[in-house]
Amino acid sequence: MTLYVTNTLTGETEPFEPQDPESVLLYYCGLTVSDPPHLGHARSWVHVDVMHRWLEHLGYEVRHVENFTDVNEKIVARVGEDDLGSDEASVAESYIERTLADMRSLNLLRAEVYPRVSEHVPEIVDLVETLVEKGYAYESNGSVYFDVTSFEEYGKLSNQELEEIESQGDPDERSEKRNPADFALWKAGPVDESAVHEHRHEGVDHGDDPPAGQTWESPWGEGRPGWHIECSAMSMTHLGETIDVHVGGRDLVFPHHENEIAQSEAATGREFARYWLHCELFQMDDEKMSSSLGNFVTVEEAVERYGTNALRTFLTAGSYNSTQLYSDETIAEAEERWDRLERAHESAVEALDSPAARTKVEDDELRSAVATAREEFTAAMNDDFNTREAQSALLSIATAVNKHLESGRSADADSTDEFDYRGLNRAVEALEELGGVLGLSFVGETDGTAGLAGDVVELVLDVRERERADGNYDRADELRDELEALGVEIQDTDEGPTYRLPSGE
RNA sequence: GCCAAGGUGGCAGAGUCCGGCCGAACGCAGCGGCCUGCAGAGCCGCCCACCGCCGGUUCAAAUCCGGCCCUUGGCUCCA
Repeated sequence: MTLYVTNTLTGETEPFEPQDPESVLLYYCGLTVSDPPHLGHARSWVHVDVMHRWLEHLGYEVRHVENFTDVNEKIVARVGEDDLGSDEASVAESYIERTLADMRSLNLLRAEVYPRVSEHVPEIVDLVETLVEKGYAYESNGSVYFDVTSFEEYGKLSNQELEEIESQGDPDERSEKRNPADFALWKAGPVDESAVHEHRHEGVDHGDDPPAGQTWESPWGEGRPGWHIECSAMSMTHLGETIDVHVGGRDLVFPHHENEIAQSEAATGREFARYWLHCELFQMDDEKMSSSLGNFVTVEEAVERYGTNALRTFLTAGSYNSTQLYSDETIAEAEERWDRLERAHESAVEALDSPAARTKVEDDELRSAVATAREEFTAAMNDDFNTREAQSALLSIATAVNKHLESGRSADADSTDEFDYRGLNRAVEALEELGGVLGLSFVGETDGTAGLAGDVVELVLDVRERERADGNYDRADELRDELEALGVEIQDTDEGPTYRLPSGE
């Protein structure tokens, strides 16, 4: 079965064929490390992670590169805030640390490298020089601009005509630029103070010192790299002139990715990226979620609040390329779905480990449901990474397991239950393997019955069982309510009570 | 204004590229039943959609074509 992806460049869903049939060169436009990562970033990360995992599942070696933009006015604007650091580099460093920690907490596969702009200035300068030499860029007052009229295909990604783009240019900048749509490859002089001030948080005292932004030597004098050139330089440095997949947020299509294409293809004369995939954004009840609007939930808070698995279930609850509604309801719903998966997994494992699991019992319904679910999952993922469909395949395994356990459970207490060992085993394998593609992990997180907390809960449950045996249901219910108030989930079954500790305990 | 995406049940959200299996998936909520001391979980059944509007093509359209209305996003830093 072939993987199909929707390419922003063509607007079509196309069969995916990397240059090398064995490996995939994937570049993800990472973030500017000037604020704590929020759920919107997490959504894109998780989708890229799922792409990465699925490509590996299909047998490709995935060369995944993800940059950190550590040179930016917004970062300079944070200098002096809290304990972030006293210059641009150290502020960036603290946010990079935090970002990497957030990524780990989301169970993201590591990229091959996380290149930073500050480490690639020589490559950037080389690239800009090439563009100047080839006549695609020009120097003006120590800055270098890309001449958009020199690149015939300018606008092909965002599907816009140059005239239209020109009319949107900022008139204030016209003096230095030949065309209002030209964009900076290299910016002369020290960091732009007005830009820095614009991004400062209110009520923070930064003193009178000029902003501590880094500058580098260049053939055009002291200066800083422009925003777009970095990704071209880093992508080419680490993955070569033509990569297979370039992923980023929908909000980067124009101007960022459009400019990357122009400068890269102008410089090399070759195609820059073969497939452009764009992750859609979150939609809040009334507006989008974004750093600039400040209406976001940080990744740290979200992981803390919902746990990695429920959060990933939520983040993959829609296709990467359609907008997703963020609300208490949609999150709660995802939590329910994850719980359902986890409970089914748990009870399947319990049944497997019990003597009731027989090697000679066969439930065709269970087995074929698992096989069908595998097919559906694969078809869904191959269809442009349709994670929502993939989830529903996973859930159908949960239903099949529950159904099987229900039917194998014997009606009267004297005779024993009978479960299909092999069938259940396949179901568990499928849940773990396919769930793993979505980055869901059935081990560890909430399966906490060990430790002191577990012992204490068991003690309380013993007491409660005695109360129940004596018919003191009021007292028994009281104990259950109290445990539940602490986040411990109690469930009475034929084999006695079971419990689950809150995640993180 | 230009560009893009989208309008499917109470919510959310697939299906639209490759027309029929779609009176429409999965999940949540709701209702009835089984189970249970009760609750939860689970199981069974039910409820709610002629798929924005109008017209066309076709034996057949949520799916193709044309027009219209509306929503969201991008065009300034942004995943």
